[in-house]
Amino acid sequence: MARTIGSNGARTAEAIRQAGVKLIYKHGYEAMSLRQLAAEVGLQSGSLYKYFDNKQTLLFDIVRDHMEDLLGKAEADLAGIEDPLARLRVFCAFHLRYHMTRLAHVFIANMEIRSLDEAHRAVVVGLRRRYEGLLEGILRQGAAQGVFEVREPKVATYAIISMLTGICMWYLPGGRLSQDEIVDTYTALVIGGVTGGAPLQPLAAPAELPEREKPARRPASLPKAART
Amino acid sequence: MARTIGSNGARTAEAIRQAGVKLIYKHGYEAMSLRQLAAEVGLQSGSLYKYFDNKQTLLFDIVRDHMEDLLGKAEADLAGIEDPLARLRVFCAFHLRYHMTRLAHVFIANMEIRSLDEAHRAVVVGLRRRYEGLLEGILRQGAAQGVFEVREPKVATYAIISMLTGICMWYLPGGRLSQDEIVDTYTALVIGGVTGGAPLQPLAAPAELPEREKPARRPASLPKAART
Amino acid sequence: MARTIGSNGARTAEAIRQAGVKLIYKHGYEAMSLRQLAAEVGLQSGSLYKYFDNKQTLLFDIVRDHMEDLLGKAEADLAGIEDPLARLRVFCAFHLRYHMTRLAHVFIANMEIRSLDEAHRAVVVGLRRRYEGLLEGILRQGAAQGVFEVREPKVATYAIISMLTGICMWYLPGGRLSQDEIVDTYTALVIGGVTGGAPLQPLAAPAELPEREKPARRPASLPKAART
Amino acid sequence: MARTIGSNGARTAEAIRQAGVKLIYKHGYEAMSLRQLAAEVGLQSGSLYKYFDNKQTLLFDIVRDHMEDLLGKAEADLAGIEDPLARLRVFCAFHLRYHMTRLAHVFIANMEIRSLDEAHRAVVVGLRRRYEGLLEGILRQGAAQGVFEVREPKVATYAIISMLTGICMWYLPGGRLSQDEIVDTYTALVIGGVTGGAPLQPLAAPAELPEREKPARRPASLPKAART
DNA sequence: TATGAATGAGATTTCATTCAT
DNA sequence: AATGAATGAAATCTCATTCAT
Repeated sequence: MARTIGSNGARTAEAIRQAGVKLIYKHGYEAMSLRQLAAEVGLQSGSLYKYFDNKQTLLFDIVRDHMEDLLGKAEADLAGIEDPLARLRVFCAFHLRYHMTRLAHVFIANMEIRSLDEAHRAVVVGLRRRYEGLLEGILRQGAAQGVFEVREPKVATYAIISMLTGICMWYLPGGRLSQDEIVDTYTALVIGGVTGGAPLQPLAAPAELPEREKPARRPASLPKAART
Repeated sequence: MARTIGSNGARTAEAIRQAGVKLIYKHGYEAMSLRQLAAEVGLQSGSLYKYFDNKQTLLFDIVRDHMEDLLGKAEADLAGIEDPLARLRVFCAFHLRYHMTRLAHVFIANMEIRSLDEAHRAVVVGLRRRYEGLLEGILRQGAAQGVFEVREPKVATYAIISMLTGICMWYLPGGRLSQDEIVDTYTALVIGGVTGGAPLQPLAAPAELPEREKPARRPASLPKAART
Repeated sequence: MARTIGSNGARTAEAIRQAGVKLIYKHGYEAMSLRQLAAEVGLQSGSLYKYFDNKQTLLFDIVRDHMEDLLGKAEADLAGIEDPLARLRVFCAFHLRYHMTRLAHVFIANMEIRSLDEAHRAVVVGLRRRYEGLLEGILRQGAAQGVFEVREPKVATYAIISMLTGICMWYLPGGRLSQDEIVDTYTALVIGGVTGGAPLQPLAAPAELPEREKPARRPASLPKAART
Repeated sequence: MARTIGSNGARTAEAIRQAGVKLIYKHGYEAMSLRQLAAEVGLQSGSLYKYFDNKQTLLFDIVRDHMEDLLGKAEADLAGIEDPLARLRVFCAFHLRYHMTRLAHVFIANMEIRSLDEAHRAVVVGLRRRYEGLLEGILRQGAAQGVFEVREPKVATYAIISMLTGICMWYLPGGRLSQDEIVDTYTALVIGGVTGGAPLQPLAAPAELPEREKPARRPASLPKAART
C-alpha cells in the first residue's frame, strides 16, 4: 500500500495501529517484522519510530487499549442491572458479541501476553483481573442469593471466560450460525452450568415446581442484547 | 573436546525434548532460541542438529507426539463405557487431569499451532479434530438419548473443550485446590451446561420428580476416573 | 553509528558489485564469504542485503549483466559485416580483446555457472547459446560459401570458443606480448583451422593443386591412436 | 549406499576416491560436504579420516594422481614417434580420448585448481606445465622443421590445450557423434591451425608457391577491429 | 575399522533500531 | 513527516574435524 497523499500524522498513526493488529493477528507478534508493518502502511521501517518507541510498546498499546475498551464496555453494559442471572446473561452476550466483532484484538490480547515484558504484562494482567472480577462478582452475588450453584467462583470464572473466549479460535463471520444463535448456545451452557441444570423434561411437571423458580431462570425481561 | 564420558545419544535426545518443551512453554516457540536450548542441555547449538532436522520439526515432533498421546489415552479411558453421561464425566476428568499433569505440552499444543508450517499444522489439526470428535460424539449420543440438551453439538464441543483446556492458563500444582476439587468444579459446570440445569433446590422436592430422572443424570455408579 | 557522510546508495551498490567480481574471481563463489565482501566495501555483512536479495542473486546479476554486455557488444562489432572470413576475424578479435579487458567477469561467467541454481542457470545458458550462435552462424555461412571447411559447425564452435576463452586462464596485462600479437596468434590458429589449412586465395591457382589434395591431408600413415 | 559386508580398507579407500571424484564433479569441491561423501560410501563422516588427512588432501590426491596418469599415458603414446605432425595428431587424439573417457577427473583437475592451497597447487601446476610442455615441444619441433607455422609456441600451446580440453564442457557419452568423428573434427582444427592453412605436403612443391603467399594470408583489407 | 557424539567456527540471513538529511 | 543507509546483534543452520569407545 503506497502512502496516501495528504495523509497526516494522526491518520498514519491509526493506519499503523490497524496494520499492527492485522499482522500480529495473522503472524504473531514475534513473527511480525517491522519491515512488514512498514510496507503495509507504505512507509520505510525507520519511519515507524515517529509513531512508537519500539515494537514492544506497539504491542502494549494495542493490548492495553483493547483491554480498557473491553472493560469499559462491559461495565457500561452491566450498569443498572441488579439481578445476577440477568447480569450473567448480559455478560455472556456482551463478551461473545465483542469477541465475534473484534476477533483480532481479542486474539492478540489472549495470545501475546507472553510477549509483553514484565512491566507491561503486569498492567495488562491487572486489567484482565478487573475484567474477570466482573464475572466473579456476578457469580458470587448469584451464589449468595442462592440463584447460582457454584462451588469455586474463581475457578468457575476462569472456566466460563475460557469457554466464552474460545469462540475466537473458530468463529468466522458469515458462517452457518448467526451471532444470535451462537450467543444462545453458549449462554445456555453457561447458565446451565452455574444453575446446576434445570430439569430436562420440565414439560412433564412444570406445575409441580414453584411458579417463581423456572421463570426466574429465564425471565421474560431479558436484556435486549441477550435476546438476539 | 570429544564427548563427555557417560553421555549418550538417547539420553541427550530426551533431554533436548524436555528442554524444548520447557523453553517453548516459557518463552514461546518463536522467542526460544536454539542457543538457549543448547545451553539448557549443555551442548553447542550446532550439535542439536544431530537430534532434529530443524527447529520446526522439533516443535512438530513435540506437538504431534503429545496429541497422539492425548488421543490414545482419552480413547483408552472411554473404552467400554456406554452411557453418555458417564462418558462425559470420564472425558472431563481425563481431560482435566491430563492437562494438569502435562501443563507445558498442552499449552504448547494449543498456543503454537500457529507456528507450525502448513503441512505440519494440517497433521496436528487432524489429530485435534479427532480428539474433538470424541466429545462431539458423546454430546450427540446424549442428545439423541434425550439425556443432554445441546442445540449445536459442534459449538458445544468447542465451548466445552475451551473451558476445560483453559485450566492450563491458571493451574499450578500445589495450589489451594486439589485436583479432585478442580475436576468436580469443572465437571459440574459442564454437566449442568449440557443437561440444561438441574433444579436448583432439589433438596426441596426430590421425590416429586420422576425417579429415573435424577439418578440418570448423576448416577451413583460414577466411573472411577470421574470420582477423583 | 548512522551513515558515513558522503556515502551514497548508488556508489555503494557499484562498489559491492565490483568487490563481488573481484572476490569471486579470486576465491570462487562458494569460497567467498559475505563477510569478506562486506569488509571489502566497508560495511557490516547484514548491510549488503540492502543491495541484493541473497548471495545467489548477486552472482546471477553479475553473470547475466556480463553476458548481456558481451552479447550486445559482439553483435555491435559484427553489424554490417557480410563476408564470413571478415566476420570470423572480427569475432575472434572482439572475443579476445573483451576477455583480456574483463578477465574477472569472463572467468566468473565461465567457472561459476555451476554455482547458479536451476532457474538462473537456464537464463545464463540461454545467453551463452545465443553468443555461441553468433560464431556458429559465421561458420555455417562460411561453409555454405565454400570459404570454410568445417565438418561439424557445432563442435567447431565449442572448440573455437574454448580456445579463445582459454586466454583468461593465463593472460595478465603487461606481459611480454601485446594484445595485438596475442590476437594475431589466436586468430591465425582459428582461421587456419577452419580454412582447412588450404591456401586462403586458392583462386590464384586452384587448378594447380592435385585433385586428391584434401584426401592427402589425412595420410594413410596416421599413427593408430589417431585413427579412431 | 550401505557398507558392503566384508569390505576391507583398500576397497573402502577406492570407493571413497571414486565417490569423491563423482561428487566433486557434480557439485564442486567447496560445495561437496564430507557428510555427502561419507553417505555415498556408507560411512559416518568421521570415519573418512582413516582414509585421508583432510578434505584438502583428498582433492589433492585426486588431482595429482590424475595429472600423473595423464602425463604418463601421454608420454607413452608419444614414445617412439618422431615426426612432429604425427606427434601432434597422436597428442590430439590421446588428449581428446582421455578427456572423453575420464570426464570427471579432467573436469575437476581443470576447475578445482583454485581450491587447492598454495603448496598443493604448486605441485599440480608443475605437472600441468610438464604436460603442456609435451605439446609445446611438438610445436617447436614442427616449427623448427618448417612443418608448422606457429609464431608463439607458448600461446599456441595454451590455445590448443584449451580447445581440446573444452570438450569436457559439452561431451556426453552416447551423443550423436562418435568419438572418432569428434577426434577428427578437433584434430582438423588443430592441424589446420598450426599448418597455417598451407598445403600439407608443401614438400612436394614448395617452390611452386609464390614466396609472398604467406603475406597474402593476412590481406590488407582486414576489418579494423581485427587489426589490433 | 568404524561409530557416533560432540565441537567450534563460520556461513547466510533477518531484524529492530538509529540518524543525517 | 519521512527517507534510506547503515549498524550490530542475533538467529538458524552447516561443516570439517576430533576422539573415546
